[in-house]
Amino acid sequence: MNRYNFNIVEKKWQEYWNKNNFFKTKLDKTKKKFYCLEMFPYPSGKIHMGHVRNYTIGDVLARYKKLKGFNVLHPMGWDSFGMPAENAARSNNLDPKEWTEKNISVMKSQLKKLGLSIDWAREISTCKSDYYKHQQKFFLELYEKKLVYRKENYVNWDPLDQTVLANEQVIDGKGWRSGAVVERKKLNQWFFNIKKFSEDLLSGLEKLDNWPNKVKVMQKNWIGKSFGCEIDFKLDKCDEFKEIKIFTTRPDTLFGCSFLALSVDHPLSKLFKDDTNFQKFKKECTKMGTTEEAIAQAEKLGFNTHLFAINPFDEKIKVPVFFANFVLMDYGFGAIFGSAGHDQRDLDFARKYKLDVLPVVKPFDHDGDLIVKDKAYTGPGVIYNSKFLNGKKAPEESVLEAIKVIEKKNLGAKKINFRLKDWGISRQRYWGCPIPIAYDKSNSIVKVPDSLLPIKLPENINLNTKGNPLDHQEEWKKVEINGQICELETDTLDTFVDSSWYFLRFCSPQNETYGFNIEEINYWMPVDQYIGGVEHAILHLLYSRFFMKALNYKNSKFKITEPFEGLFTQGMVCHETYKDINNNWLSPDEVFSDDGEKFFKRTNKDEAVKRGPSESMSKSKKNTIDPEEMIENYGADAVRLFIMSDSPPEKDVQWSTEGMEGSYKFIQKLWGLHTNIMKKIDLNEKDSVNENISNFTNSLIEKISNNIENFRYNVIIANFYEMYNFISKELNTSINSASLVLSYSKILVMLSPFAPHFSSECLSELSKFKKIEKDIWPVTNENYLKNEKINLVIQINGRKRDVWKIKKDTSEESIMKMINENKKINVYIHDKKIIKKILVPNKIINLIVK
RNA sequence: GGGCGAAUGGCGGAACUGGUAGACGCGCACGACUCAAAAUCGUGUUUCGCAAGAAGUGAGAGUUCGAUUCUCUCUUCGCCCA
Repeated sequence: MNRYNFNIVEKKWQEYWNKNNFFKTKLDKTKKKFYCLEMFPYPSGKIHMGHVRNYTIGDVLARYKKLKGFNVLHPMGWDSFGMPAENAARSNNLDPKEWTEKNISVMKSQLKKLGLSIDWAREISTCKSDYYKHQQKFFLELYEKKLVYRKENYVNWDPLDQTVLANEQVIDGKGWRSGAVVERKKLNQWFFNIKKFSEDLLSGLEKLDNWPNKVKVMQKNWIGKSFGCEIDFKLDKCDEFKEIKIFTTRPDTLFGCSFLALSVDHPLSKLFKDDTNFQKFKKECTKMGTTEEAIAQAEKLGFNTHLFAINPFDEKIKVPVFFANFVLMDYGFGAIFGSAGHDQRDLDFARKYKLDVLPVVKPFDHDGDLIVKDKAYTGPGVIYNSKFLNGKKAPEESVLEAIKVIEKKNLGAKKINFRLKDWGISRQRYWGCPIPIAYDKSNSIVKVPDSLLPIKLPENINLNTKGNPLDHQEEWKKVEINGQICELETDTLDTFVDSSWYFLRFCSPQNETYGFNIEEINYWMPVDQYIGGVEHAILHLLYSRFFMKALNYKNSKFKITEPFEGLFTQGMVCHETYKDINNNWLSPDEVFSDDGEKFFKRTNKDEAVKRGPSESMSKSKKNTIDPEEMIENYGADAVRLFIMSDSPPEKDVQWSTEGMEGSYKFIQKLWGLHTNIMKKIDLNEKDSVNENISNFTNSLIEKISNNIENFRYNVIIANFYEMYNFISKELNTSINSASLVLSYSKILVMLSPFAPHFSSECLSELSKFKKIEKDIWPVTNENYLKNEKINLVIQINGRKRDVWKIKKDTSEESIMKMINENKKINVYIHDKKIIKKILVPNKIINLIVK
């Protein structure tokens, strides 16, 4: 037997697909469409195993849907703006554009080696002006719709690098690069008004049946709808400010109010603008990060205004008003009331500033007063100490009752609050999409007119400047608009904006005048199956959903409200980690083992290596496996097969050399099987049906078709192993050629989404003998299912006593007759009475005897 | 602290709406081929037991003729939010 040469075969078919534009897609209204999209990669250098897994999962589905007769859109592009390019360019004195383009060309050739069914004619790259010019138009469109605005906002400021940091770039309160203590600084920033769509974004989730529940839950929590009440507190003896509006979800604890806490940015702070102590306090607050986590962990600090607010439920109760570091201006109204007995944070604050604490909720079974020391009672219970609310069940009854009273007394109103904040899109970076806005001499905002679009990034500039390099481009910044010399905005857009609409661009990637062609997106959108990592569960997916709603807003032509009909989140690729005696990470190929137990360094065979747990592959831990190397050693089909075989796609998969070799061997075995089948075919033989092989193939079609729709790809690989074992044995019996060719061709078609090169080669050889259907997914033939034999389990008192292979749909009578005549079973029943009989047709019979 | 999810042989994992637990693969053992090894092929492989048989899906209960699957309590781990 000759060995299967994947090098020749894979190259041959990749060239064939390429030459014949095999995966080129066109709008065709006579066909049902299927839009299969995997999250597009950031061109960081080379592809990694995570990409291989992501794109193989998508490719299997795309190829399967194509065989099912769908018009499949399966495109690929590059999320090519972003910091790594700028950082790499800075440290190596390169141009981000060149760096990016080089990476794209390397990664593209690597993806092609995987044999993906991608329509490369639709390739897009977000850093090219023919992409981002449309984004600039969208920006202006949203500006017109008043969904974009500019305001002063706090940012994480790295004082050393003179730059803004994203929350995830702040590690332990320090800048990830400089290590400098991060400050909060006020800067003018651009925002998308995503908050406006809070309710839509939340309710839209309910219709997304083909999304994983956990992603929907995460988005729901992120949007954070809370039901509560706004309440006006009158200020005592204060002429400048009559009242303070607060938001609370627990108005029922109002009788237990200990204090009011205000954000340092609350309008009331104007009264203290000349108070040096207050300014000092405010400055302290700005040293804190802006994340909720940072605020939660920081020590709770307050500044006493020495003003008092009057409790709306009881005018005799007056509570002190504080500024506090844990209240932010963008939650509610930047003011809360402290319910010290029933909120741990409020209690800590009250204890620190020696304020009164009055518990108003106690557990149902608690006698007498509840003593609150250092632990607030946050559970459910019954209201007391609260006059007209006494005895109400908290929170379900009491909250509604409290709101009722508040509304009746005109003290405030029911209010829905959202945790979701507006999306800050300004980045003080060079390598991003320029914002198409300029400022005139009076510093007013001027839209860049269409004729000046796109605002292209300047090229070959000095990146080694403090802060944003674009700030130093005096020539570039100057533009003339309406006869006035203006200065361009130097902030660029967050790269999440780039990825919020790229799936629209794929539908009409060459459309000149606008970001998309309406006819094309009406046909292709929404994305039927979106596939990517769960790490994008919140931001990218939420922003994309927002962007569709924003384009849809005040635009009757744009019908899409949800971009992704189905979502699948795949697990990560993991590998063991290794460290040498000095605790330096070692890569898998620096390590060897003879027994799989003890590991040693390759360069020094006496040096023992410490094995660490299996973790997701990352460059920092050096536990990566290079996909290109694997493709070179084992072939793309074997790599695809392995990455699909060991774990369900939604779970993490453990990379193993043995497993990889196993898949390689399997391809070789399949080639051996193929060779044997080809030898067995005798075209002079008369056609007839071989029941064994036809029944098997038929149930295999049934199994694989079901498993593929449910992403149970690992089970399908097992189904193919079973197929190999079965057919190999069958080949030793006399077998009819026609029957064999028919079944085998169907099997190859089903294998083709997983191992496309191998299957194409075998199918093409097979078709030299006989005409076969090689472009259509096989369907089950009901006739074969009818006369199938089934396994009937015989149970006595719920215990399995035997298994019989019998004809499908055998009647109860005949089964009972067989049982009575069977010696083995009779032992258990001959002297007993059958008191109950349970028959599950074609599965089990259970006799209860006494 | 809250929310979501998971736990099955030596390992990765199968088991459709409650109906044969351990498919399939890896590993391991033995055998064949070989001077030998690798590769390949064959047989076996949950545990206890020679066997008949019994026990068994993180622990404990419950519902049921029957539970990996449903309900409750607990333990451990993972993810997200804080």
